[in-house]
Amino acid sequence: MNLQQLRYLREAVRRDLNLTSAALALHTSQPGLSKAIRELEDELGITIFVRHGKRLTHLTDAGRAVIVIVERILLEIDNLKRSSSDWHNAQVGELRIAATHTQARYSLPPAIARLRADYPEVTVRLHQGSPSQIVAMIRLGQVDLGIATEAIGQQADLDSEDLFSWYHCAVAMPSHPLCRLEKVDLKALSEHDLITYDPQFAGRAHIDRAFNEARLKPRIVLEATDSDVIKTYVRLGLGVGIVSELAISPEDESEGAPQRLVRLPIERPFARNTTRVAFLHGRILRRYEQALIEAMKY
Amino acid sequence: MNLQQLRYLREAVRRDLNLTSAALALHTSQPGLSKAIRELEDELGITIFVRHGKRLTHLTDAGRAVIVIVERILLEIDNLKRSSSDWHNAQVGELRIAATHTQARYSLPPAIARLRADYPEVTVRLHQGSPSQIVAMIRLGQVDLGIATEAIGQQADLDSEDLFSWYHCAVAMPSHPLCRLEKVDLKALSEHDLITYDPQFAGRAHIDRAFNEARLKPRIVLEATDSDVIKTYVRLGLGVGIVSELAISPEDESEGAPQRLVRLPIERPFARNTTRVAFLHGRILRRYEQALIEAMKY
DNA sequence: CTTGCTTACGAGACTCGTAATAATT
DNA sequence: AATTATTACGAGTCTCGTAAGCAAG
Repeated sequence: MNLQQLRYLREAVRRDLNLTSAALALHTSQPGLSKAIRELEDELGITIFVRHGKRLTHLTDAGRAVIVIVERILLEIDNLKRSSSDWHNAQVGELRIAATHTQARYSLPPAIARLRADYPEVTVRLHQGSPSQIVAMIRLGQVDLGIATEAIGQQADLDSEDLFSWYHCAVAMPSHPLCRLEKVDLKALSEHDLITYDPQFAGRAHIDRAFNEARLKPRIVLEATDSDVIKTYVRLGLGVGIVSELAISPEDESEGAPQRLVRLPIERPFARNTTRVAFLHGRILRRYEQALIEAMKY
Repeated sequence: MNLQQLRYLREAVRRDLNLTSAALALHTSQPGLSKAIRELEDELGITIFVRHGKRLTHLTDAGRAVIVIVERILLEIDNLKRSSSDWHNAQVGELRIAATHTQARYSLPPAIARLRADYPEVTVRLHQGSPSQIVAMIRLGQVDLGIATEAIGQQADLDSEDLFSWYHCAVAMPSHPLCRLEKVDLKALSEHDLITYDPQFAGRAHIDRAFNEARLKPRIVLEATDSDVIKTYVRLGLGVGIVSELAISPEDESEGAPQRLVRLPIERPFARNTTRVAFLHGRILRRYEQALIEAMKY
C-alpha cells in the first residue's frame, strides 16, 4: 500500500468513478491509475468498486467505509506538509479562499491587505461562489478556507469559526417616499418595491423570516447575489435595497456624493447574521491562515 | 514522501532515537532507515532530530509537532487495513489483549471462550502486566485491547469503555476469629493481618482510601499482583485476604472443599471498582473486537 | 463507433542491503 | 575500543507511460 494509491482512489471517487478524468486531473496515465486501484483492492482484499464489464458503476459498502478512512489519511498527510512548512518558512505559501461576493468585496479586503503586509510571500487566490458552492470547493480541496454567512456552520465534515456579526440595512435614494418617515417598519417596507439578495446569500433567510412572521408579503422586484448590483439598481430608482451594512460605506451616504444613498431608520432590525469561516474537519491551519482569521474577527 | 518513511520515523522515536534498534525492530538495515529519515526531513524541509555529530540526541519542536501527525496517519492506515479485513473475512485474524492477572484469570475466560466459539479463526494472544504496563503496551501498538481496573480511564491518548463493576470481598479460613462475628467492620479488619493486592492493582487504591478515611492503619502483611497468590496465602493461614469478588468461586466457598474459604460479612463494602477496556484513540475496532467487548459487559 | 477500463510490456527510477567511513561515548 | 550514524554503490524491484485489446452505451 502506498500514498499514491490512496490519492488515486480519492480522485476516482471525486470524479464520480471516471478513471480517465481522474488520471487527467492527476497528470498521470489512465492505465496506471487503473492498475494502482486494482492493486490496492487486492492488497486490502476487498472490492471497492462495483464493475459492470469495464465500467465502474458504483461503490461497494466496503468501498464507502474505506474511502472515509482514506480521506482522513490524506487530510493528515496534508496537515503534515502544511505543519512542516510552517516550521521552516512560515511566511511563504499560497492561501486559497472561497467567499461570497459580499465578503470578498467588503469584509475580506482589509484582512487580506493586512495579511499581505505581514506575509508578503503568501499568494492569495480568491474564489467566489454561492455558499453551497463554497462548501463544495472546501470539500474537494480546491480552497483552504471558505467564508460565508449561510449554510456554513452546519456541515458535519467541516470545522468552522465565528468571525463577526452584522445586520441588514435598508437603503434608498433621497427622493424615495420612505426617506420622509421617522421610523420605517416592516409593513412600510412591504408596501414598496424591494431589492435584495438571492435566497442562498447573505442572510436572505432572515429577511424572509421577518416578513413571514409579520404575515407580510414583501414585493421583491429584484434579487442579486451581489451587494454592488443591488446598490446599482437602488440608484436607478428601482426600489429600496436591503443589503448588508458591510456594503454601505460612508461615501455612499455622504451629502456630496453624486448618487447618494440614504439609510432608512428601520424600526427593528432583521435578525443578526454571523459570518463564519470553514475548512475541512481536522485540518491544521497554517500560521498565516490563523492570522487571516484573527484579522477578520472584530 | 511515503508510508515507509513515516513508519521508520515512528519507530525511531519509539526506540528513543536509536536508529540501530529501530532498524532491528523493523527487520531492515540501519543505513536504509537513516537515509529514509533524512529524505523525509529534506522533503518536509525541517529537521526532526537534533544531531550531535553522529548521534540523534533529541527531537526538535518541529519534530514533536510532526510525530503527532505521523502517529495519526499510521493509526488510520491501520484502521484502513483492519476495516477492509472486516469486510472480506470478518472471522479471521489475531486479537492481542493485555490484562491484569485478575482479569485474565477470572473475567476474560468466558468472554474468550465465547469469542473462540463465534470466531474460531481468530487467534488470541493474552499478555499480562500491571495497569501501567498495559497502557504502555497499547501505546506501543503491542496489543489491540487493554483491560484493567486502574489507571485506564484517564489517558488522553486512549479511548476506553466501561465493562462491568465489582466489589472487593474479604475471605478467611473457617478457623479465623473474624469468621465468628456477625458483622465485620473496617476496625475489626484492621486488627488482623491482611493480604491484598499490590498498590497498582485491582482497586487497591479504594482499599487504602477506605482505611484512611476511617483513620485506621491496616496491617497488610503481604501484597501480590495476583488473586490466586493471595488466596494461597490465606489458605496457609497468613491472614485475611481482600480480593476481588471475581476471584472467589462457589467451589472456594463450598462446604466440602478441602481448603474452604469463608467470605466475611463486611459491614460496608469498599468502593465500587469498574473494569474498563482501552485502546488507541481513534482506532476502529474489528467486528470480533467489538464482540469480545460486548461479551464482557454485564 | 465512441467512450472508457484492463492487459502487456519495457525503460527508467527507486528501494534496500552490504561495505566502508566517520563521529561520539 | 565500542557503539552508532552517514555515505557509497550496485542488484533487484517497482513504477509508470505507451500501445493494444475489449466491453458497454
